[in-house]
Amino acid sequence: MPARSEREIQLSASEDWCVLNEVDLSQVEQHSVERLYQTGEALFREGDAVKGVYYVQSGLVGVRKADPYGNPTLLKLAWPGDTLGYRPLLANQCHRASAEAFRKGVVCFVDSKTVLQLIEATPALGLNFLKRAAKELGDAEQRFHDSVTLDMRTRFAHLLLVMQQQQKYVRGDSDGSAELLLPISRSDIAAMLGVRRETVSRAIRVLEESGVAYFSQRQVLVPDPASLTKTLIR
Amino acid sequence: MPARSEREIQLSASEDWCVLNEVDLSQVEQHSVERLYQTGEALFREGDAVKGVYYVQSGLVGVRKADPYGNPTLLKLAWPGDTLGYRPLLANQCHRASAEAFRKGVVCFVDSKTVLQLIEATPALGLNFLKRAAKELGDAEQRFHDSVTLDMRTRFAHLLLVMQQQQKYVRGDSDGSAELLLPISRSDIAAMLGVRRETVSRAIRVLEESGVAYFSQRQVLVPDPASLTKTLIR
DNA sequence: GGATGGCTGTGACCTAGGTCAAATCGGGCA
DNA sequence: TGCCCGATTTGACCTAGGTCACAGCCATCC
Repeated sequence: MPARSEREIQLSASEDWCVLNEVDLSQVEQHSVERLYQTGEALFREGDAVKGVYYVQSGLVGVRKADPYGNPTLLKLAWPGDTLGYRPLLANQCHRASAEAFRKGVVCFVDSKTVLQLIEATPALGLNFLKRAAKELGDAEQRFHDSVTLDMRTRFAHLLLVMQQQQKYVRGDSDGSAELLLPISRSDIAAMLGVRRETVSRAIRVLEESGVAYFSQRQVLVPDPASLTKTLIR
Repeated sequence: MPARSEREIQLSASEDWCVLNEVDLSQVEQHSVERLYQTGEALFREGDAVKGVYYVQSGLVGVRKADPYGNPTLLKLAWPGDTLGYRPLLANQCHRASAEAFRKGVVCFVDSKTVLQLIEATPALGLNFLKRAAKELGDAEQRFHDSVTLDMRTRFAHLLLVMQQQQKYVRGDSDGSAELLLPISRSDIAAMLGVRRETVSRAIRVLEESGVAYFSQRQVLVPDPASLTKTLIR
């Protein structure tokens, strides 16, 4: 039994790539490059031709879009285990967003040809991407609907809830209160909600005045998480 | 050589289903039901379990979402040749939007089991859906970005441009002007843009006052289509 | 320590678009 | 023809969030 590299082990643990067998995995191993990205470094930019996909091994990557006037939107965050860039590859388009390391981390690059061959050889991999795309499509449509239907305070509460549920930066306390560490800056929160920095600041003040959540730098204390949901409903 | 039904011919001409062979097509034929929908009739509703996919043969279908307070958004229009409902089927979710006939037309229903079997047997079909999902995902992200970045007038001009390019209701004149027939009501345009009916009316007035486009019921005359693009850029 | 520069919070003010209520228009129909 | 009804337009008014300008804050680097 051949030794499996760290990377192979990581890939086989991912939700998308886990369907690959030993042979396929070693093929990925051969045709992929891993690289350490520094905070702020770009993986790819909007408009670039698609050369392959990016598998996030560690760190945190943000996917942004900006209009010609520079207004940025943050479309999503990619955590370790997530794969980026498969969408434009399969849709045969250029990158329609930019990806940038939000903190130092290792990202593994697999070139297009290899990905397409793998999907050919192992349809289940394509099916996994299909399922993921289907799910993300639903989320994207929901986001559009929300951005148009809900006010920003509600969307903010929703975002906090999601970040809490990701359980990636959460600590529950015995008294039912929850503490979370936001992975991103105020500007980036604003970019996710599609509003301005200042509006986020004002929302934070309102949340604190009404006792729903307390912010200190990137730490958030939510005495009663259920009240977040209530903010949602109102 | 067996006679091919009208439906088989239609399916084999569709962008998604064209990869199916004769055998597969006759399997679809056996496991599908076609039905005439009257204007306003629902194909499925948000929250319904997914029973299968819908292939639009004729007419026009609108995909909507509404929040608990009744604010509707129109996510997209499905024209003949489009397939609806594959997203939640593949993501294994309930319907996250409702679909409704905007005008009388025939829709062919294929049950989930058959679709999944077909994808299993003909991975190319799955790949087609994957490509479509990938493309729609990109569009949805663009829409979110636009809804947050661009003002409604710009989005309206954009929508007119898209409807013109769909060439489904367009007539170009020798002098370079274009005439198009909007397939939907003002309320529905508003729902696509994520604004209120009244705001669309006001935008129409502005467009007419600035000579960019003239509206009469659902007919639109655009003397100089290039000026629409300019409206976009401003 | 002090200077520099990126974040963040605040206040004053403004505008796009929402809300509400009242016309107006067009078509179908008795 | 006159009436009714839904779709559309219009006007008056209001509010969420954008804009601009400036002031803390914190970390880093001399």
